[in-house]
Amino acid sequence: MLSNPEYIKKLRKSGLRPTRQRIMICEVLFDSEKTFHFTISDLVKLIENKGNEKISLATVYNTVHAFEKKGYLKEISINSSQTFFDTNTTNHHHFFDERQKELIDLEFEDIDPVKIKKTIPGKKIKSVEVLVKIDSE
Amino acid sequence: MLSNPEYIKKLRKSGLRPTRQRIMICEVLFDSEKTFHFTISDLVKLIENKGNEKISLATVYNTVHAFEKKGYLKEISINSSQTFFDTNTTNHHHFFDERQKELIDLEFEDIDPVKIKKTIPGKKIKSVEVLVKIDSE
DNA sequence: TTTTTAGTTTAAAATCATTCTAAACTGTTG
DNA sequence: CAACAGTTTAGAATGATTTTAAACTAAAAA
Repeated sequence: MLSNPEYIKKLRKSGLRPTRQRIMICEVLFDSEKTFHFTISDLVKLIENKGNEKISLATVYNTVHAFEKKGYLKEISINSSQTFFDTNTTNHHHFFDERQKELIDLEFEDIDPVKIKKTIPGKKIKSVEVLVKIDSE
Repeated sequence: MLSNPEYIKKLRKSGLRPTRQRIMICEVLFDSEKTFHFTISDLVKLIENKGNEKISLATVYNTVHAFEKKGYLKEISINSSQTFFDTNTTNHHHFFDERQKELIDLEFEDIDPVKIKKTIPGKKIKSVEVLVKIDSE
């Protein structure tokens, strides 16, 4: 867990001004030990619960996208009405419970490495994402 | 390639009334040898190009969802502003070229079977989808 | 056949996540 | 402290998708 001065340092290093809003979003996203998945509206609720101050929805979007671009968040590829993000930026995959619209991590040891044998001329692989959809038995 | 009477038969068997609109959409989607990927707006264009008659956008959505539910189409999990569908309903995976917003099939032999070692109590796996994002080198 | 029915189509309105706008605000640099 | 570039903001705009409710039509019943 980083304390504020560290978030400030980290933001500056990334070329992002350490504004009140960004620091607060850092606290909400990165203070906890465990990583987690969230949608923008989840994040808005977390910010409201913190209660310190309101942050405009546009800023929440801006910040999440800025953090994603810097590699501090990962967007997860699911067809859902809302976009999911992950504070776990390491290489891993997901279960998606379509009933509860909930993501669950698949750790490194839960799945064998996926080897892609086909190549596309002039293109290189940016990411390999496995999504395992699950439902009640 | 099925001729109309066959689409009519197939629709009836599926519990879907063989309306002009559904038959036309069958022709557009299933007449060709090759399977393909499309968005709703792609499909609308294909229908327009056929020129026979207009189909309301709501009907295009209804029909695509009806066909998906019956297993004649598959929705592909990508985070894109538009939803992609696939006329290839067999088990296979995809490249997604984020630059051109284009999907490319990964055939059975292009990827090893993905084995998931983790289980979630009370849940069963409905599908395993691999999405390989690619970009220019 | 005609009538009845339940399923379908439709245009237009509504929804909803996300992006845009342009004005006000605020870190940073000199 | 002044000046600038980067940020935040409320509200408007966008755009894919869904809903609505009325008109239509295929299929079943009479």
